[in-house]
Amino acid sequence: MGRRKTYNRPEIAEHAMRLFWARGYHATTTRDLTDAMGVNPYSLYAEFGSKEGLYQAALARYDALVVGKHFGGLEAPRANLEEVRAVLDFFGDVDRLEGSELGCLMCNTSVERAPTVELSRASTKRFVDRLTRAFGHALGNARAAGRLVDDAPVDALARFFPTVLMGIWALSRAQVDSVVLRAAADQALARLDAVTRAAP
Amino acid sequence: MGRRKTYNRPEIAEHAMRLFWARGYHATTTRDLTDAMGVNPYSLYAEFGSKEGLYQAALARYDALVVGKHFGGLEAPRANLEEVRAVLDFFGDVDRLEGSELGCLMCNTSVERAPTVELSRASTKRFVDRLTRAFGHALGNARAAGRLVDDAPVDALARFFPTVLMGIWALSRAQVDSVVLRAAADQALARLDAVTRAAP
DNA sequence: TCAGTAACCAACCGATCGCTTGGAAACAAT
DNA sequence: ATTGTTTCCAAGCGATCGGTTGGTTACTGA
Repeated sequence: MGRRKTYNRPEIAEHAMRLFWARGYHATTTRDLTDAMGVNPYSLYAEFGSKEGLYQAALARYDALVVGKHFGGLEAPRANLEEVRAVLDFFGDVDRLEGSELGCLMCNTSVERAPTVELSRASTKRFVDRLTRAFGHALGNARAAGRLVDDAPVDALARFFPTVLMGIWALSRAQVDSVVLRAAADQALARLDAVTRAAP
Repeated sequence: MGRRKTYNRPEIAEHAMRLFWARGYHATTTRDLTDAMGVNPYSLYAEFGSKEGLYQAALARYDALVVGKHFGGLEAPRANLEEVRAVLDFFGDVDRLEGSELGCLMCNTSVERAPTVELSRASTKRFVDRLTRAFGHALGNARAAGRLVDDAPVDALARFFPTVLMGIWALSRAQVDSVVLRAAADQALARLDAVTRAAP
C-alpha cells in the first residue's frame, strides 16, 4: 500500500555507524549522514526519528556486527584460554590494521555521550557487561578444565581485561606508539599466565 | 598604556578546562564559556584567538594543575613502588570522589579530538609520554633498589599502567559499576606484585 | 484503471554556531 | 586636562545546525 522504500534500514544504520565511529556524534552532521548515504533528510527522520535515534540504531548495529565479530569467539560455548589470549593479542596489534585509529565506537560513546545521555550510558554499561561476561565465561571454562590455579580471581580478571581494552581503544585514536599498545596487551597476558596452571 | 584587563588568563583557562572536561569540546559552546566565566566574547578571542586556542590553553592548564597533582608523587626523585601502588590504588577507587564521572580530560581529548586535530593528538601523546616516564622513573628506582626481580619488564609495565588508567577513565564517564574499576586496578597491582621481590 | 497510501525530494525553517564590530569606557603618559 | 592606547560590551554577522513541509512520484488493492 504505497510507494516502496528505496533504502534499507540496516544499511543506513551501518553507514551511520561508520561515520559516528570515525568522527563522533557532535562532529557528524545530519548533512554528512544524508550526503554519504544518498538518502533524504525526510527518510532519515521518518525511519529513526532524530539524530539521537539514528545514533542508537548505529550502536545496535555496532553491537551486532563489530562486537560480535571480535568477541564472538570468546562467547562460544567451548571458549577457553586460547580465545582469551587471542582477543588480547589481537588488540595489542590493532594498530597494524587499517582503520585502527577509529578505536571502538563504544569506547567513544562512553567518553563523549555516556555522561549526558542516559541511553548511551546504558548502552555502554551493556557493552561492558557483555565483554565482562564473555571473558568470565571463557575463564570459567578454563577454571572448570583445571587450567587455572585454584584461587584464580576469574571475576576480577573478567573485569580487568575489558578495562585494558578500553585503554587501548582510547589510545588508538591518538595513534600513540604501537609499542604502548603491545606492552599493555602483553602485561595483561602476563597477568593471565600468572594464574594459569603449568601444562602437565 | 590603556585600560587594564578585568580578567585573569590562567583563571579563564582553568574555567574553560572544567567546562571542556565535563562536556567535551563540541558540546561546549563559546556562549557556555563566556556566560560561565562572565567575560565577553571579544576578550576571549583577543586572548586565545579561537575556541581551539582556548581548548589548547585548557589542556595546558590541565597538565599543570590536575596531572601534576595526581602524578607529581610518581615524578618525585625518590619515587618508588609505594608511589606506583598509591596512584593505581587511587584511581581504582576514583568513583568514590565527587566529579569522578568526568574521567580525565586527556583521555577525553584522545577520543574526541586526537583523530582530527593534530595539536590535540600531539598533546595526548605528550600526556601518555609523561605518564610512561613517571611510571618508568619510579619503577626504575625500585629496580635499582633491588625491589624488583632481575628480569622485571620495567619499560613494558611503564606503558601498561597508563593504558589501564585510560581504560578506567573512559569507563568512569559511563559510571560503570565501581567493582569494575576496582578489579582493574587490583589486577594491575597484582601484575606489579608478580615482579616485586619478596621483602627480606 | 483508478482511488488511496506511503515514500521521495528540494526547498526551507527557526535556532544557534563560532566569531566580529563600532562605539563607549578606563587607564597611562604628558 | 588632554591625548593616545587598550579593553569592554551589546549587538549582530554569515554560516550551519537539527529538523520540517508541500507537492510529486511510485506503488497496492480493488
